[in-house]
Amino acid sequence: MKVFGKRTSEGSRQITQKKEKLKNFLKEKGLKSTRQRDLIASEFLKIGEHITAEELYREINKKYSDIGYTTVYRTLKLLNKSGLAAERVFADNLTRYEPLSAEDHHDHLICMKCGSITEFQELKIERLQDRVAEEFGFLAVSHKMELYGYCNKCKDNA
Amino acid sequence: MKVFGKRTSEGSRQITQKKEKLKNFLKEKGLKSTRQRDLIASEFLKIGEHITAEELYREINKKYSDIGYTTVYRTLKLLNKSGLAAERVFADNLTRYEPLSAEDHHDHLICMKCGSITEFQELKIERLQDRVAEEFGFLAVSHKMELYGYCNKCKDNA
DNA sequence: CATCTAATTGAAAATGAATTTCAATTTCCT
DNA sequence: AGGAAATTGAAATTCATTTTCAATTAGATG
Repeated sequence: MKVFGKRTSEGSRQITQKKEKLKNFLKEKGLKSTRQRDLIASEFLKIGEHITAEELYREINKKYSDIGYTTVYRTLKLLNKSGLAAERVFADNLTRYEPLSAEDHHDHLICMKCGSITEFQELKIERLQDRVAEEFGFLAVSHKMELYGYCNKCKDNA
Repeated sequence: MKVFGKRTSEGSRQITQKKEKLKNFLKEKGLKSTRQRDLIASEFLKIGEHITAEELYREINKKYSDIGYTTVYRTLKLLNKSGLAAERVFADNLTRYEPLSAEDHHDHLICMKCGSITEFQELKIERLQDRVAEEFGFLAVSHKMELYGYCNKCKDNA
């Protein structure tokens, strides 16, 4: 099994690459590079964790109080369209975003006590999923798999 | 693999049993049996499919125009609490309810074109999930797995 | 069966996250 | 530098979900 564990902030190398990719995307689509988009993308990539638009806005707002919530929201949507961010909705029904690399693709363990989100990928499960789909004559395009429970820390002191 | 396929309306036997279970739940909790609850539960169980509160309300409203949306909504919540209905949220972010039996537990194939929902259960996948959780020292309590793609009908004429 | 209390009902209002509107501002092409 | 088009931020809107509240009803008790 491929283990990712908790996300950590990406290195500056990857961040630079991703911001380059965003710039290309913008140019390609006839959109503009702006100070706001640059700062929001940087902060988002730096934080690295699954984060809501609201949470990211709060972080941004500490440093750049002139940047509004709507712009943060729209920039996350933009990052999603450009393939740099994934939109995820877990059991609390909030939309979270996470930095995404080209081939990146994984599932989640979610702690019902502390809310921590851990990532994993298990190819055996994916192969079985494909087999299940096939049995139904179903053409599988994507999937969503979440395990809810208690993380190592929380299961003990609970 | 255990195959359920699409849901179909339950037999009157099961419906009667479930309504009995609801009555017991109500009595147990000091709640009341009402005409509305009875009619809503019957219709919900008869339809059997994954359905939103809004959709069920529309059905109910055709036959019993005096029953309001709020009551349908609240009755579905009640069925959920009593263990007779599962609440599900798929990619469109709408809350759907489906009749649930005691041991019933399954995952979903969702057609991205026609929206049809098919159920399946694959014990091998579940075993692997448990193993993954274990590796992280995670205590798994429940899970959610959805495969999105195109169903047999839609994948051809698309 | 009448009474009483607490639960239920339906309409309307409130909530809250996500999205859109719009006038002012900024980007960036020429 | 000029100008068209995109962007921004605040406020407004949307839309499903949830709550409120006054009127009604269930059903336990006398």
